[in-house]
Amino acid sequence: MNIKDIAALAGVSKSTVSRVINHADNVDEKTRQQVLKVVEEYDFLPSAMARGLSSKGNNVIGLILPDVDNAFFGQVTQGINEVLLDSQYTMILCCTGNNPDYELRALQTLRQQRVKGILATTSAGFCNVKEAAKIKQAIENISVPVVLIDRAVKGTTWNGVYSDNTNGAYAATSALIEAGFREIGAFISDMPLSLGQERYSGFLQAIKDYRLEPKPELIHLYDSPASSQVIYKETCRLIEANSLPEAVFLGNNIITNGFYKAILEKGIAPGKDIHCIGFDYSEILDIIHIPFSYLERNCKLMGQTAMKLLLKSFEEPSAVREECIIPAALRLDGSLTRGPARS
Amino acid sequence: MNIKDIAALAGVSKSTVSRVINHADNVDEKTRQQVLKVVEEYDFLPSAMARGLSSKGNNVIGLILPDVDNAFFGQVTQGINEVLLDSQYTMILCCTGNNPDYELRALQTLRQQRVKGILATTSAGFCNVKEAAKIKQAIENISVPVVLIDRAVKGTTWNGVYSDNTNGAYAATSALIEAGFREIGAFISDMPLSLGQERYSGFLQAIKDYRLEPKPELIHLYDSPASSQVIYKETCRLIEANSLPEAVFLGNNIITNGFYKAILEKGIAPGKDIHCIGFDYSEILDIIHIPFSYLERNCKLMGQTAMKLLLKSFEEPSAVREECIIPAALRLDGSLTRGPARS
DNA sequence: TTGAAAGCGCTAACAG
DNA sequence: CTGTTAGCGCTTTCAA
Repeated sequence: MNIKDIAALAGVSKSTVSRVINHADNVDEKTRQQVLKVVEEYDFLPSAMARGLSSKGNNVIGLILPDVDNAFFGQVTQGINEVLLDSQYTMILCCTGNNPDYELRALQTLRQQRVKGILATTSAGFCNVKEAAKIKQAIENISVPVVLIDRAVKGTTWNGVYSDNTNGAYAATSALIEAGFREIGAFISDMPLSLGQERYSGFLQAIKDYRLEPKPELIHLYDSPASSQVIYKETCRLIEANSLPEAVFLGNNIITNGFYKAILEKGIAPGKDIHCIGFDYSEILDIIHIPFSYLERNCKLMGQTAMKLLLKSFEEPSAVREECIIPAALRLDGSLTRGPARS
Repeated sequence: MNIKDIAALAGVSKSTVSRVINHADNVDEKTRQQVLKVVEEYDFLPSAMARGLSSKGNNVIGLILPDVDNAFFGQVTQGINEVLLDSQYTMILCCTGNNPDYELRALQTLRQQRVKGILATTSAGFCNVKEAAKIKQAIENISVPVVLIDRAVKGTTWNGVYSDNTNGAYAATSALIEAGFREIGAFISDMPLSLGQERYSGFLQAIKDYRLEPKPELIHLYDSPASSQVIYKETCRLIEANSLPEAVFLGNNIITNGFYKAILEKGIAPGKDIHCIGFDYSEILDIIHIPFSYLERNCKLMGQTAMKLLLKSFEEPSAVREECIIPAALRLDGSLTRGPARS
């Protein structure tokens, strides 16, 4: 069933059918009804491929993510989808596992599909210069609007939606200091990325502003995206070496999970033996009612914002780069509210 | 940059370029190199739309899911993606939120895109007969191979990947009985679906086989997909009414989370005051080291299997329907290993 | 081994 | 308001 068949059945030309299915207004109401009747009777849906070929562009956007099996990206995707549902667009999802080769392939796929725009959390920041350049080039080659999510990429002019990493980390660290702690530790991952650098610098800045000395032995930085396993093991090691700080800033939800798993297993009481503030809420801590303070950022909102930004850049070409910073609000648990903790 | 440009640049015809990029063997090696050089120089990638139009089919599959913001579906998607990476296919993701209207729209989209196959966890089972028929019809109309995931749809002949719900629930319930409990409760959701019915009937069968009487007041059935919130509130109510059973079967991970949130909040000790076995592992309970037994099913494997089944049905038309049942293995926590607990 | 030509299903001027 | 005519960028006979 194609437009030609419908045209024949309705006794009109292909153009007229095309006009009807595209809601053109220059069609006689009677003809329109005639065509519509046939269209509905045969449940005709024009081929997106043919349409795209002849009219340029196929209303598909590409979403590139490390994985979807992570609360953060799951929620981001959910947000994107909400906006997508109100639009005419469809999404192609590509999960890269932070593997540059997979990402390059995904990018090829998106170019081949002639997507209208790209939403991406790229692994470029983790690669060596050469590979990163390849990825950037591959994105550039698609020649469509791009909105980065969560991870900025240096030396590019793409739009992006990020979190307020610096202020978030600063507020969290300040809160720990205000609560009276002096030996503040930290676990921060993704150090090659701006988000890692920013969280780290927010942390350090707070320490400095309160005239404390950072304790290098309490600060754990990771070059890759952290895994709960790694953090768990490292924390166990620290506990055994008795070198856990009094208070600690946990760089993200994955770190939080690994860290809590270790301390709970070893019988260390959070909110008493140790005080933590993490970046991102962890569902777990809600369920078990264990003291935990965290920086709340609306992940779904990040997805929505990114998608809206993309839609906007479809409408108005806009020469300026847009960056949205999603705030990270401090949610203090009872055990930490001794002092004023806003920054 | 299109095939015509490349042809001109390489001094050959479009057909020859087409042959080269499609790895046809009837091309002179010298010509092939000539063409390849230009293709690489200009980084030419043929348009999937044009290709699809002229050769039928565009190597895209559709994935329909309630949402991706749920550990189960996140892992399923991850599994699908793994297989996808080894294939030539790309996926369009549609999240429906179990809303039949959104699902119908998603199905339209997939038909418009002329996808080659469909992977779906449909909400048809939750709709009234009329809507369900519409959805089934819409899927049927796409006329491509379909593999259902987790939720079977009655009266259809589509392939599917499901869990061993009946045996899982049976094993879980038996284990509780073998451990010495007589008053076994249950929380089971999705009752309109086979998966709900099966979990319920496995539960009941175990009760009967052990010559116990089911206690209706301890059995909580839900018609919709459960939300943690609902289960949490209901559990709180039960605790206040002092009508919690000694042991309980929790129908899925969402239920588990809601249930545990309530009992932990109220100071009821799992593994002591109450014994639970849940369908699906909950990351949470791993982290907090709280007694919990569960039925482990490999969600990622479900995704992989579904995708493989789809690929297979592309290759061999196969007149027979294939259904894969992913096992649910009992993982008993220490507090429940008093008796032999296999079934 | 190669090229010419037709056509995939649609849109978009351009006439009428 | 409607139909005719050209493509969109590719694949695929069919000849040569």
